Amino acid sequence: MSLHLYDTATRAVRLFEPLRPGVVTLYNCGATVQWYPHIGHLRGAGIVYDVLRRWLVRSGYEVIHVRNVTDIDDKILQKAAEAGRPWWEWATTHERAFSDAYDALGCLRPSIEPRATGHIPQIIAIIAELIRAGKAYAAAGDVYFAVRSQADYGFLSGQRLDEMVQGETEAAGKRDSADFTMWKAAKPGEPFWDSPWGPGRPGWHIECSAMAKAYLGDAFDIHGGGLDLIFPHHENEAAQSHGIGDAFAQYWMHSHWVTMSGEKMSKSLGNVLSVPAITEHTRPIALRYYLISVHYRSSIEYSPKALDDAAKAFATIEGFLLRVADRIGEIGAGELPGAFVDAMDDDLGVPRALAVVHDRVKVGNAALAGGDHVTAAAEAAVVRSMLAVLGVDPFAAPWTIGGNDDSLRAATDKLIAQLLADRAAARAAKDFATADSIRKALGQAGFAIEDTIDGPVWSVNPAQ
RNA sequence: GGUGGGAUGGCCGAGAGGCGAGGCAACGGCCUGCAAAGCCGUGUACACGGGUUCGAAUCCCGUUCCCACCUCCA
Repeated sequence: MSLHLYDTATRAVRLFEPLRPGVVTLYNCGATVQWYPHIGHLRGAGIVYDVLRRWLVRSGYEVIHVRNVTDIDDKILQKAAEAGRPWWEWATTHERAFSDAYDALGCLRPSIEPRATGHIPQIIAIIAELIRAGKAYAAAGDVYFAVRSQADYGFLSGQRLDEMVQGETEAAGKRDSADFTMWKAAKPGEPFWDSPWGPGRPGWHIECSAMAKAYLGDAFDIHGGGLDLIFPHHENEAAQSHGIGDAFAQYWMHSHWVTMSGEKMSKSLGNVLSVPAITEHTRPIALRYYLISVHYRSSIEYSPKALDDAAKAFATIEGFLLRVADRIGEIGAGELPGAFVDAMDDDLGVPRALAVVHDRVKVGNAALAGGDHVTAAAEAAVVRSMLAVLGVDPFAAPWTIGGNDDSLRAATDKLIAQLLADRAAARAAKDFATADSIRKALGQAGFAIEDTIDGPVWSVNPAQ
């Protein structure tokens, strides 16, 4: 089987075929940088598409990955004003917080991270073209998209215009309550750009139409985002781009929520958890493992217990790899098992893929326990390659293992080797009290001692 | 009202007509001087009520409850 992806537009799992052989163009909606990110953002805008990208690359594609930054909108202006800070400073601060969090969770940086404010000319050009085509109109400095002029409106969300709950506020000059703003006239004191319709700023949906077109062209392969973006954001984006005759996205992917107490994590509900809040007690790599351990189209109900269970599960995998690295040597790259490939190809079946990882760890551990270094090393290589696809290879950036610099490590090695020699002598003399006291002392200092078929080995007690 | 998605063993979570995914926890065993780690074994779960079928957690009908979107939202 080759890659199949669930496509929101057709509500079916479809065989993935890129427009250009060998190249995948991927656009996923990034953040509106009005506040700090929570782990829901990191799953829905970051990790899900990072895993997709890694899998595409591993499958042999070149991937051009665009993730935008919405750096101007009502809330940014409002919050910056409340804080007494310039809007651009406010946006930059939070954009950086997002970047730091994506990095911390091992998300590869997108090929391009365009900002909305850097694409005003492209935005104006699309709006002008839509007006010429009779699909948009200006009124009092605003420009609206005329939703009923677009025949396929609703193809993505399934919403029918006549069935929708109508908005309460009616702006002057708006012809249909479902019409949406592409250009907003500047209010006094607000930042603005000049346009044929007067000074103003872009609406949210048009930004993505413009940026996707600018970097990926009139047609591209995959457009992603969180579930809540299906309507209105993606529906409107598509309406604009289709409105100027662009084919736009061929596959629409949407990731589900992180929930708490059954409810969507969101700032407005106040039930948010930031990355730093979690990494105080759980390593970032374990958090990433937790966030990928549920299929991207299912919600994750966050709980400290579930996170902890995931961290333990990951520690089992990692422990195997560390033992092999310690006792056998550097772990190479292995071939991906067929079951792993099939799981990933089936709409990114990460949970099933992880089951394959655990199976292989088990085989490797058994080999290691029996002193079969050849098998253990081979299994470790396979495991490591699978983890790399998922972005949780503990030996790869940005994760750090051990964390000691070389000179400290060498000194520690020497010291512990001496203590272990003393312990071995005590054990040989059946002086177990002394042997145990050495092990206990090392344990209190943070070093775990284990007697294996290859002799005693030490490791730093795994810190959470 | 419209549009979608859910309810799986003690817990987390896959699967989607027959062969008990995987993880965490628990219990038993092996290994060990004792440990640790690891390995082996132990659980007949699929919201409820009907139906189809040789066979249903998986399909059909009905019921209950939950969540999301239709307004900013990953």
